[in-house]
Amino acid sequence: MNDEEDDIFLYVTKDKEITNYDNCDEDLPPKDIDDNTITTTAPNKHLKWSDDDNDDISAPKDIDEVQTNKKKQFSYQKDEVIGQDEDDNYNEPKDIDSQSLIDEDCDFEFDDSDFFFDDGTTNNNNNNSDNNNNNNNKSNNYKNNKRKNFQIKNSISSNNNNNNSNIDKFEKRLLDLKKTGKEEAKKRGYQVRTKTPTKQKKIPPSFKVIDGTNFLVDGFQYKSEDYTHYFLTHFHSDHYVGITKTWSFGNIYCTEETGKLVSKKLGVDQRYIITCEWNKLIDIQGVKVAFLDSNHCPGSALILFIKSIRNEKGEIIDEESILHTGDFRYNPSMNNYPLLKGRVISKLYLDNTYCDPQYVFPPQFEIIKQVASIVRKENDGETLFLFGTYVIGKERILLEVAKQEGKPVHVTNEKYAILSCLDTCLDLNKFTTDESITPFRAVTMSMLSYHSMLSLLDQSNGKYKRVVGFRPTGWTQSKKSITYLNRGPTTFYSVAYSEHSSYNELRDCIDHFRPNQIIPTVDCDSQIKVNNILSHFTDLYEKKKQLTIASFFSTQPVTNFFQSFFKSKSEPIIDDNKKLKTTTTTTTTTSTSATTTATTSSNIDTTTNIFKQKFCDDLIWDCPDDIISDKLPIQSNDNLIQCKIEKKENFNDDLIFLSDNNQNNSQNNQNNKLVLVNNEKEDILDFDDPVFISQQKWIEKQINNKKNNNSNNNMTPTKTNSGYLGKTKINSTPPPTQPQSNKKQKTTSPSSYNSNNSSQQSDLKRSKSDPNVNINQLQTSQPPSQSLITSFFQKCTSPTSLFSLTPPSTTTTTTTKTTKTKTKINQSPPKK
DNA sequence: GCGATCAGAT
DNA sequence: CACATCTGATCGC
Repeated sequence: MNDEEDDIFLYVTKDKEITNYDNCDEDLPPKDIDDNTITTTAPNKHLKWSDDDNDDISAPKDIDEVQTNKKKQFSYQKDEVIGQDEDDNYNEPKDIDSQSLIDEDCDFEFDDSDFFFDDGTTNNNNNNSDNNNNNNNKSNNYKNNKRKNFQIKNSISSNNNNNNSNIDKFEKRLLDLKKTGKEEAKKRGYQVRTKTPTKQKKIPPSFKVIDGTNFLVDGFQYKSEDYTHYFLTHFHSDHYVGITKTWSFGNIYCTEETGKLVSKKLGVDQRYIITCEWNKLIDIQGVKVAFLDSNHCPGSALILFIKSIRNEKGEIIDEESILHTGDFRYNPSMNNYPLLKGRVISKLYLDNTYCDPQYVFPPQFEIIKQVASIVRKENDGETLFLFGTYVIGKERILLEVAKQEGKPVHVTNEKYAILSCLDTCLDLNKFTTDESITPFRAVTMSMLSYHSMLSLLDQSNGKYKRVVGFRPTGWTQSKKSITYLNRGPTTFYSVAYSEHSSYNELRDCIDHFRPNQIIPTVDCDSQIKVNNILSHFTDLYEKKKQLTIASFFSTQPVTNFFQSFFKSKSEPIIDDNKKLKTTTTTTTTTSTSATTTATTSSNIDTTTNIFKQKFCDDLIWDCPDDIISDKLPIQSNDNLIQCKIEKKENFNDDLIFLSDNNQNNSQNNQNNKLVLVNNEKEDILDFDDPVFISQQKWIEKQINNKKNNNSNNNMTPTKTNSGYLGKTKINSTPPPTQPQSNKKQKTTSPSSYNSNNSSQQSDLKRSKSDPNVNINQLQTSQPPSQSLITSFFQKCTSPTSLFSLTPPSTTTTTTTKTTKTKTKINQSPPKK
């Protein structure tokens, strides 16, 4: 990726800028390095780790700066910065002989002007702040530090012969790297630095910053004056890293439980801890914030941020909801959180820990039940039970066992103190610090080794003859939810008890909330990884997109739908001259239903006309010539209007549109529903469903993004445009002056409904409607028509826009439709 | 000497 | 694997 190049480039640049090679010609590496001889003495040499093309990785230098007395050391440390090497053949740089060098107490020194990259925050701040705007941040992902670099510290004495062998090794190493050149060095991710960086501002990865604010979530290592408010989702060490007892960098917002722990365990001054009530919006610098249970561990929270969007005058015109999941295990009950219900989430910062199909595990309660039943079976009075836990987490197993067996679980004093902070969500009576009264013990995970278990057995002085340990984790090796290993008197159970969402739960979550943007927070330090994560959700968006757009815009039923829709909503004023004739169009399919001959009220005609008037400008879709015939809507019982649509031979399934036609309740949103009956299967499209709305917004956004990046799109429908308005199908071709980009693209092809039957569709259309098509393909679709579609949907979903329809002021005859269509096609894309 | 940070282990 | 630590070493004030 570019980032990679940037890093390298900066590195090199920095090297050249800073390094002072004295009189050494920079372009001419020192001879002793440049040739392949191995120098056995360090003194008085410039070591330069150079590259032939001047684009070299920076080099350690000036080894000859002597400082006799210093201890020598050569060490390497993790490099969080360089996000390169997404390619498969990245080699973990184990081959570097750093360990042996350390062991041999070897030491080298380089100039202070050398730079370092070990935390991504040093000399390349520009680069990092750019990254900060990216969804994925290649660097600083504390959960995914893989790459190492080495740093070289202190000076080496030129007179210190004791270190010659070490110097040898080091120089050999340098020569190795030199020989293989920049690419190899890059591959290995090695860089040289002189010393541990002094305190510098660390740039947080973008997923820790709430977009458009100076709020940091779980990003305490990145404290700086750039951030005014700090949020802690839950009390796990990888999330509170950076909080120390001397914290004074701003308010820490968290839940009551978490806050108590921050105070008690980390010793943070109480005045910096702002505990927030559950499920209650508070105002922080104009942003409304709420903490919602995230089902991860006691006190863990999803954090909802609601930003106000203002116009130039500073008036609030809209709001944007951002949800940060922290660590969470999705549960459908979250759908009903009052603060989330019906909310369009623009950005979802997602705990994607188990975002891979291999991670399927049963619901927690299942596992808990199974553990409890094992305990039931094994609890013979002579068996000691150990339950692996973290500082907090996994309590539900303990609680269930305690409840079932009627005995508390032993915890250490320290753990009891922690649990005491959680008394609001735990029953403390289920725990004890007296181990003599219970065979159940909460232990650290490390106690679940064979030897530890044996030694506990020993310590019991014969009270227990066997020991059973449970290790709850989502990373079970097996497809089974519980595996066990028996060894002597010990039995070790690995149970798929997870406090993160399973793959399916993640999908369910996305399917429900349909955020406009998903921002992964785990293992997302490259664009490739992010794309991979997101790819697991694209079909969720695609599915509904196709149901909606394909059904609406490639076929004519939308007209009928609107006829009924309007009829139910309003009594339009119309000019009789503009009435549509209820002419029937050709139908080539066998008419499967006699109901299609039903009567049509003039109302419907007029509303059709209104519809046409109002929307024809926007709704110029490329209706395939060979697809549709229409039937007029029919009045049926139950206040429903049914439109039976028949399709030509390449469409086997029928679509039935139902609209609640309760005129007495025109305000009722129930009207905004569409039922697709497709081969016996029903799909309901609810125009008032926030998911639906969100989806449309999301589509729009993708299109706009694409439009911005990709104004010239060479994708062109192969078909001529045709507009279908009312009862008349019009073929039109764009005038030669218009680029083809104004043509309708066929994202909306109905062939998605019968992909095996689309031989008459162009390849383009077929591919666009392929259920497996991904978001990127969508993005490459033609912006104008897609935008129109979205625009249309927004109108659909906005009752006001429908109700406020004004009668057309100019006469538009059926024939003018053709004109209009053409005109529209000739126009530049509508704004939206 | 202690807090902060880091590497390595589990 | 990688979660959520824990420990020991080093650095810096």
